[in-house]
Amino acid sequence: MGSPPMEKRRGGLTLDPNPFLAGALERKLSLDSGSAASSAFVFPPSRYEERSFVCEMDFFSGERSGLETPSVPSLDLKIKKDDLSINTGLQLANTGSDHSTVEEEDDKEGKCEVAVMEAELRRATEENQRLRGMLSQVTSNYNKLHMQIISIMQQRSHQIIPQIQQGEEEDGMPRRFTDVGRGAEADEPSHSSTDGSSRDRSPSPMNNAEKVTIAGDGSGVFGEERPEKPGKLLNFVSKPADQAQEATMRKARVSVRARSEAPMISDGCQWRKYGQKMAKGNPCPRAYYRCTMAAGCPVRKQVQRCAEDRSILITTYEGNHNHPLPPAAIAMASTTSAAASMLLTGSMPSSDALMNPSFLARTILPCSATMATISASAPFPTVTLDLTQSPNSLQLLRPPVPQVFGQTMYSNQSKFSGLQMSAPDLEKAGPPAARSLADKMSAVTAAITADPNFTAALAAAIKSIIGGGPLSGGNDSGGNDMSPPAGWGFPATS
DNA sequence: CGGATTTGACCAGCGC
DNA sequence: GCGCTGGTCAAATCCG
Repeated sequence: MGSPPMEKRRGGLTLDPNPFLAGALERKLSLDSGSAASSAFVFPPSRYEERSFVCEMDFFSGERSGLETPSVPSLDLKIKKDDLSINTGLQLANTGSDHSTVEEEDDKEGKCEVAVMEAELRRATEENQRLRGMLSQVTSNYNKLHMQIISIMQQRSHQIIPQIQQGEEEDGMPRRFTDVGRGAEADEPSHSSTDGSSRDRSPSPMNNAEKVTIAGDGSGVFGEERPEKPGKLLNFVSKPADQAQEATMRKARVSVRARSEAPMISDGCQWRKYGQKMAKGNPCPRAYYRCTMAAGCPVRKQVQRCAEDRSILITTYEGNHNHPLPPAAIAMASTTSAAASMLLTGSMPSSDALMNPSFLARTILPCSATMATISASAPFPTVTLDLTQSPNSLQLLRPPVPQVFGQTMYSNQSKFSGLQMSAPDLEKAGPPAARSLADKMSAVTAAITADPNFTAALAAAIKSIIGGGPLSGGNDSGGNDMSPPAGWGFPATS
């Protein structure tokens, strides 16, 4: 009477006896009748600190109601982060039944539970170790790449000046990005010196955009208003170089593919539509927006649905904000700005970055080897972030994307063709490190899938590595003060 | 009424 | 030179 059959208590759990735990439990699970017993097991400080979870096992489930005297309703197993202990609270009702029977059954039950706990802990330990290793690797890779970026940008700042000043055209070699810069420079006189029939575009934000100042050391002027005289902030970059950088920055683009039924993804900024065109090869019109958070902000974006999958919204950003951004907008601005910076870096002749798209992709989004691609083709160098590809990857970037599902990449990217590579290509072509990183990220996402409870913490950790905050969707992020990590080096970014 | 959107026109770049 | 295309402008219109 009183005690249910053991098989019900075990609940079909597999056992994996552990002498340490089992012995401890046998020792501690000596129950006093009519009282609640609580046992604590202190584990050696180790990897359990990463996790804190509660495992509740109800051995009676639906049958509990049929019992007159539920002797062991539940076992509450807790692994705490702080004291690294496991507490088992075994609640016993005063049933008046034979205590020794209860003890025996509870001993057996305890062994079962210990085994289950031990198996779970072992799994959690392995998972934790794996994830920590991945995180450290990602962090390490990020730091290495970041140092490379800084070095390259500094080198470029020194090298591009004499090239531009000498008019570096004698070699005839195509320099995609510097050509873009020169092209934009060439546009300048055409705007001002065209015949009277041409419109006076002087008040156009375009011209303002071309005055964006880039700090000479590559560090951003984040949050600062653009000075009236471009170049005031420059230490050693001459005006021509500055203009070339400006033009390139303005032309560099970041394309974000995301599934959304909304006409436009929310990125925290205010936009005003200034045009709409039917683009060739796509029945869906392309809308043109410009940032209206500050007068003269050069940032523009194009929004267009994918021709082959209209649930995919393709948003292409161009330029850097010249005004402070709300927290909700910082993440997206940081991403686009970082992409522009990387493409600017790629403008350096013989740049490894230009020749190695995976380098750029991993630099911009260190964990996104399967998400980011680079197109250095004319007319504009473009980074494409595909947020439709991997639901797991998207957990890291979920805020701006209401819904995401697995999707084949780049179904309609003819406009941004060129060096663009699909994720598999990227992994094939990249050095072993690239493949390794991709593998690690796959493992990370798999681990996240395996343990949804761990998603938030890991996502936050990786997000902090990626770019200092969620790619927030403005209205749905709830506000996040995270700033881009120091040293991102966003040129002229607000 | 002021701001946002729509929409036709204009312009520049590019390829043939 | 011409046509095509992408990008932008600005007047007209819409909307809160």
